[in-house]
Amino acid sequence: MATKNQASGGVSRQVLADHVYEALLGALMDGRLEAGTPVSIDGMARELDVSPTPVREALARLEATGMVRRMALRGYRVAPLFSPEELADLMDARLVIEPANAFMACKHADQELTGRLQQAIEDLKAAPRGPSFAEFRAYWEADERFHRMIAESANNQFLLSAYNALGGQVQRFRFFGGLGVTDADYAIAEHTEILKAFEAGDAELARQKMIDHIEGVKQRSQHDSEVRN
Amino acid sequence: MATKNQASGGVSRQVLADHVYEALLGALMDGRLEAGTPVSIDGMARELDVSPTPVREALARLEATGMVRRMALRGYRVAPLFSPEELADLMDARLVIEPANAFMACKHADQELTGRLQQAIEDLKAAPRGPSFAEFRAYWEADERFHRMIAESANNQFLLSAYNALGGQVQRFRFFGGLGVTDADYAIAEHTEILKAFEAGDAELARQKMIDHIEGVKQRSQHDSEVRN
DNA sequence: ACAGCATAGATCCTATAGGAAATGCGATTC
DNA sequence: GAATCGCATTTCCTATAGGATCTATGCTGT
Repeated sequence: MATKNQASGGVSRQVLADHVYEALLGALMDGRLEAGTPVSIDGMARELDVSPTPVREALARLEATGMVRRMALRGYRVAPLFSPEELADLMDARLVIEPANAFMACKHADQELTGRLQQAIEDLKAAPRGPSFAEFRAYWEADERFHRMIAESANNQFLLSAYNALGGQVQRFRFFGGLGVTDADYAIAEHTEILKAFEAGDAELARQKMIDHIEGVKQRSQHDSEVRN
Repeated sequence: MATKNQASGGVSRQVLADHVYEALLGALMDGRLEAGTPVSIDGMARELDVSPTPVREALARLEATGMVRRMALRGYRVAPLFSPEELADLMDARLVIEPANAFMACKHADQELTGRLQQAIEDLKAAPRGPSFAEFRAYWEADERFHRMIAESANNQFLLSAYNALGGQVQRFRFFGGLGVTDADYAIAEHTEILKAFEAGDAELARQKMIDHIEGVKQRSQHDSEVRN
């Protein structure tokens, strides 16, 4: 408590539960917490040197993202890995939501958006492709940023909520797949196609290119799943 | 605490936070908590005669549904009413997700599902249409059940998550609209059309009829919004 | 009269303590 | 040898207390 929370640049400051949330999210992201691992409230509190109360609150929020699961009186644990079938289901769900996002985002795309999409693609190209989580993170961040920007630019808070409901799962699949970057070249090419549609202002084309992209991801992920087994 | 939690029929028992969650949800549903109302943690704890800790956890879960909003160090408040534009956005989002649900659910619909959909329509017909929340609730419950059954029958947990991300909002719009049942006849007819498509096993038709239904809801809700102002 | 400030109350946030339940381990019995 | 029972430890869950922050009211000064 002695540590003052200065530099609260914005109007909304942060409380401990927020920091715990970020810490847990980070641990889930870069693989320190593996699928199936129990997440003890008291244990995590000791580890982060806080009391159990903010940990409890952070976990309640995380549960909504699907990253952890809760059983009453038995605690939380990291959500299990996806089966190939579930992976296909996830991609099917993305095929429902993200092409619609692309269509609507393209309708009112400006130069700033296309510029930032371009930047995300450049970052994707520049990102290291090593198998370690730390390296992986930069790649994933650029990929996620590309899709999220489109979701946000659709200008529909409800579609964004739906995307968020999936977003966390997409991340988990990527990281816990443990495969590293296997489809960078394809992804870069497909992202570029989507960007071109945005620059042309062709919303219907943008929708189609997003479909193509996710179909591609789906097929490649299925292939990767087979390799893994 | 003296009250034993017997009758734990299932494997997962309930804890206090679950009860608080249900109580808050009920209060939000039937209008006891109006839009914009602050929800004090300590106050709610006193009212429900529990400690603030489970209230805090229940509110953290509720925040994910969009029913309440949180500002750090300033507490929770019931999410504000929708503007007509937001209402249109919500319907657009439903137009993205629910037709896809209908399509996929129809693909493996059995007699049990159609029977239960039929029952939901019957309940819709039988429900009172008074303006009071208590009366309204039965109507809403049957309507929500119809859509939820379809979402669940799509057999895709991720699409179901996406639907859930919207579901809470749909409820809020209905109840906080404060308009009572204004479109029962239309809704019953449109639901019946969807059911027919299910019985015929025509997935593409089911998708289209769901589109028609939500388009109808969208138009009627826009009209209602104008009436309200 | 109105703006600015100080104080009081309420509220949020975190830590701590203790009871209740679940898990793990060893001893006992068939 | 395998299954079951009992006990100890761990963990979850809830309550309580106190510090930090926010909001509102009243006061002062211009």
